[in-house]
Amino acid sequence: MNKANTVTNADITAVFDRVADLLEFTEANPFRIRAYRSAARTISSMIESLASLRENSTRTFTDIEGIGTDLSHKIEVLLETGSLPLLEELEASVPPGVFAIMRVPGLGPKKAKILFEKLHIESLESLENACREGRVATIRGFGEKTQQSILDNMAFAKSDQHQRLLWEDADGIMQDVLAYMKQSFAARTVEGAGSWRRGCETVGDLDLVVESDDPTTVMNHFAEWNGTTVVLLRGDTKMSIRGPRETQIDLRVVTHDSFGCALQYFTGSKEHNVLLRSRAREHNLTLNEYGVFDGFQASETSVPEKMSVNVIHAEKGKWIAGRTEEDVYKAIGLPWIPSEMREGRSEITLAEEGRLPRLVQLSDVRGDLHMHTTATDGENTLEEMVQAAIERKLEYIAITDHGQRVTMARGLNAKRLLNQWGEIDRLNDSLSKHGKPAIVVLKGIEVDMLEKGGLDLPDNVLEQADWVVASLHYGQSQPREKITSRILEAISNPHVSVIGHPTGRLINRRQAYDVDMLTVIQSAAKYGTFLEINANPWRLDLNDIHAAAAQKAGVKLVISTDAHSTQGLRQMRHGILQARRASLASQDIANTRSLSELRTIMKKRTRIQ
DNA sequence: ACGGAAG
DNA sequence: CGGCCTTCCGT
Ligand SMILES: Nc1nc2c(ncn2[C@H]2C[C@H](O)[C@@H](COP(=O)(O)OP(=O)(O)OP(=O)(O)O)O2)c(=O)[nH]1
Ligand SMILES: [Mg+2]
Ligand SMILES: [Mg+2]
Repeated sequence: MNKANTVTNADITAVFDRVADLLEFTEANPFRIRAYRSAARTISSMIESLASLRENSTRTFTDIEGIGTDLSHKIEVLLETGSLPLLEELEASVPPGVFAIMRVPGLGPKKAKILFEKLHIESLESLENACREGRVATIRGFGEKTQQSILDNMAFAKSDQHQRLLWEDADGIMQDVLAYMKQSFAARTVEGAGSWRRGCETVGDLDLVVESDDPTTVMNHFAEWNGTTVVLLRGDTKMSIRGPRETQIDLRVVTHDSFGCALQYFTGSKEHNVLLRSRAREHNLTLNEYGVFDGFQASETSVPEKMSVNVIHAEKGKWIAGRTEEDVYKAIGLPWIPSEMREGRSEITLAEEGRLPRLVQLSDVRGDLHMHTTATDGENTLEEMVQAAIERKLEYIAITDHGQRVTMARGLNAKRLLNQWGEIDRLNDSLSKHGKPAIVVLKGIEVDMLEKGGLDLPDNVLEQADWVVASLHYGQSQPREKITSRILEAISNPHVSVIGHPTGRLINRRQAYDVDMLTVIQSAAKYGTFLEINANPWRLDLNDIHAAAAQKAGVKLVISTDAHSTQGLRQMRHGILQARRASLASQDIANTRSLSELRTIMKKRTRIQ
């Protein structure tokens, strides 16, 4: 990020988020911090780059929600110079080690600052020493217990177990803990919530809600789970443990009448909750995890013991709703909002206007259009993949092994590819020998968009394909213009059906390559090229933001597993979650069509047989 | 009772 | 010019 024209939205987002982190430490008023956080959030959800917006535009940065003259000016500076004086000053004044210190559970910005000012602690090591020597306990606001808890949490703070889990891994743990909690006789209903329920790409911790009249028994049961390593905290209504893979699991126990509200609350997101609660307030209602109440409640009813719904119900008659999520949203004048959409972006407005889409679901999927076999880097043969697809009740699949550029996978040259297509022809023939075939197998290929432009197989081969996925595996660190033009070239190729995993990112492992997604989407719309939502839990691109933008531009999405084994076909559900987070309906997805319908919406010059 | 951290 | 409402812990 040193040249002006290389400053991306992601860079600006990172700078603003970093400024917010630093401000948190240096005192700073919460509103200012919030302003930076919210600006970062907004910018990260825009697909048009601020750089190009500045060039073209009648619009200015101040038109962007949450950005006023000050932040607008800072964006200008960032775009011009690639750096921000404020950031440099803050970095200079905040010791780098404090962020490690704030990762110790129980230590936030205030306490970290005190430790720094009173004991000059700016690293985990010096913090550990100070605790050992008993110096921490002498500070006002700290004591023996705090000191001991810091020591207890030292190993965790030092470890690198802070990474968020892939949704798939979180789901494994979630299924275990849900099944276990359901065994408790005191638990009437058990549901997973939080980012897991919203289908986020990654999950920081697991959250669950239990309906019960007997929280003590439920919490004892939770403590006795064999996945529980430590009980982190435990009160009357909530409890947290550390579970498998050092993952924190938060449990909230509520009564029957509060269950809907509690599930809504614990599902979040935080931003969605804040908007929903503000909206309740505008209607002269109060929303919390116990119910929807008439009037403003918070201040007067903060006697904790009285927070049971029964009491409020009886003595005030103010309780309006809370048993189911649907009741809760209805009480606030809204239809129920699917959990995947609850990110505090535009879902509340959509709901208000009755414009919520009917989201795509797994059972809508009729075909899978990206997968590999043993011909390249797959683990199963063509026949095995087809058999597995039949068992999954798919109506059609495309076999899309790698083209020859991917030497590591023994990518196919024209000869081997035509050979495979011959096999597919024979397979289709034998499948349709006794009438309507159980499945149709499309002759496909995953071609590579080469470093120098062009594809790794010639048009006279591709024109014989039923389905062509074009992906970019090499030269991923080229500059934005290069990458973008390679992709644009493929989009305009009449034989290319879809762009595979269009950003190349691997979650928690590898950044997306730098690409002008707005232009890619506009071009895909123009040429009728589809864009993929890759269902591999490491990829999941296009992501929710990009996929939503593509849909708005009129691009059809294809959700594909990119399976490298028969088991890989099961990953479709992850792609569906991502599509739902993008607010997509079945009609936005090409592979929810029957094969004949799919043919009618494909771009003209790709022949499909 | 309060501040801080957290959900 | 300032977004919501709550629980738990330690002092
Ligand atoms: N009203 C309100 N609800 C909150 C707040 N913070 C968290 N929540 C709710 C919404 C969250 O989705 C839910 C669970 O909190 P988590 O910290 O576990 O966040 P979440 O699961 O969304 O993301 P994660 O992947 O765990 O980081 O609690 C808050 O400040 N106000
Ligand atoms: Mg969570
Ligand atoms: Mg949580």
